[in-house]
Amino acid sequence: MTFTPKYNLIEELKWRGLHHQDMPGTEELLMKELVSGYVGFDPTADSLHIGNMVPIILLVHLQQAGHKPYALVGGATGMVGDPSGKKAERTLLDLDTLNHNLSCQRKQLEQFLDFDCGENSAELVNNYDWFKDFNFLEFIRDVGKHISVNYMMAKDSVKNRLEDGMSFTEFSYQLVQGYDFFHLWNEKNVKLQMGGSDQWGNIVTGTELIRRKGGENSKGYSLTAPLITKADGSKFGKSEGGNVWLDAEKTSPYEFYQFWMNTSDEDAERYIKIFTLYDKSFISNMITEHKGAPHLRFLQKELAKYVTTWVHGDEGFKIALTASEILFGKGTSESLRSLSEKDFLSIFDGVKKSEVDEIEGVNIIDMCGDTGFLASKSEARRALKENSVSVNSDKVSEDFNFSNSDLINGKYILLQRGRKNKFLVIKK
RNA sequence: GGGGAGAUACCAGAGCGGUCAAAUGGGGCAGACUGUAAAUCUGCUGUUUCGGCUACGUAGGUUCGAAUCCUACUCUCCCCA
Repeated sequence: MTFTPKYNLIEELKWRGLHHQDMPGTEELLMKELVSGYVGFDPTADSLHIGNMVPIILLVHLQQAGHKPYALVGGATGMVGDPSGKKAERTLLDLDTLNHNLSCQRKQLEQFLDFDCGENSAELVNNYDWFKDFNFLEFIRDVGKHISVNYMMAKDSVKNRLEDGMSFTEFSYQLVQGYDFFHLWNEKNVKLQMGGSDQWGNIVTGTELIRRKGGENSKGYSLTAPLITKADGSKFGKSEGGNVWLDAEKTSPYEFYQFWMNTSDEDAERYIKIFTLYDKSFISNMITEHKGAPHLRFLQKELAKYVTTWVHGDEGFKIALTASEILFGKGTSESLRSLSEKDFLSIFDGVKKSEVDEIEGVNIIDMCGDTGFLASKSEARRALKENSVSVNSDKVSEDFNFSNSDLINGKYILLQRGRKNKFLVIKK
């Protein structure tokens, strides 16, 4: 049976800016046979965030190119804790949290990959399954014997921690992850491990294990994506509220959409290649179009639309778009008031809110401070002095007092500080 | 084990008896300008019922008065062994 990939994966990843390094021979391997490759996910939280999208996208491309993707959730590795990039020892997660996180992440991973497309269907595996019955003595004899401490210490993830100290648990992490690769190679013929560039060290321990344990001609391959950066040097994937999650409960579709809308021109050009599957010529046309009229934010809109739809579906995208148009368009209090209660609520789904008993006669300063919209009354006063506070899209001053006629649909009031900070007050 | 330096607001970092809610820079927020961008400029950046109140590692003390002086404690860093 001959195999021809749909496209050259490495080449594809390179122009998209998704290629950092790979092991010699990886490209040849991908061109000549159907390769099973995997990426591991760390169950540190009960949702994946957009930082995890890059490894997911690696799997997506792997599958699109005709290869077989495995998504590994780290039921076992999560119990140990990856020291890569960490300055201090991590606290261990308890088992309930871990299991909860695993099942949440599992669901999210499922939406990106095709699990029913014949021989290159995706598969989900949990490394806890092969570690749970592996006893310690067996492990140090069968696995530990093949990797020297000197080798392990040379890894950046370990070296960086030598001064401040690290537990044996975290030190052994790379062996555990390395064994995953060996196991998948051995059991499922998985020949490739992918991940972020910070995973290079861990991945190589895996290929090393395969080489030493697997016998002659045993070889594992690796491929990493670069760390995603922002043009201004700040960390990618954070918004004001912290991480940008894929879970709609943690980051609403509106906030998610806004995150992408707010990327700078320079970043948008790079991100559209990374986070969408649009082809090369289509993307370069879009970039040209965007450069012709940058103020239209064409790239940002396309990027935000694509990724929001991918993660939250058409419905999620539509709500995010409507909300954005109302909040950032020429949103006047009239257009706010014209919304039905249902639309109003779905639009403000991602906006912080607070309930209040009485509106009539309440001063704006008390409202801002007491509802938690602003941190304190002092801050409210400051904001008002700056003329940055709006009620239902109209600027107000310090002496403003609410009355029931300010309520939208008889129960809501929209507070804003500047353009981007929004808050909903609900009358009980 | 011996010697030295230090701990200040989100971070860095000045202040060394009153004029200190604490210089300056960064960050953050807002305003102007814009494209929900970047750059730039401006303002704000403990809290308050605007009387105060709480703050300069922790606990005491000296003093009319302390971030500043003294004592003890905790922690951090550096040098020597």
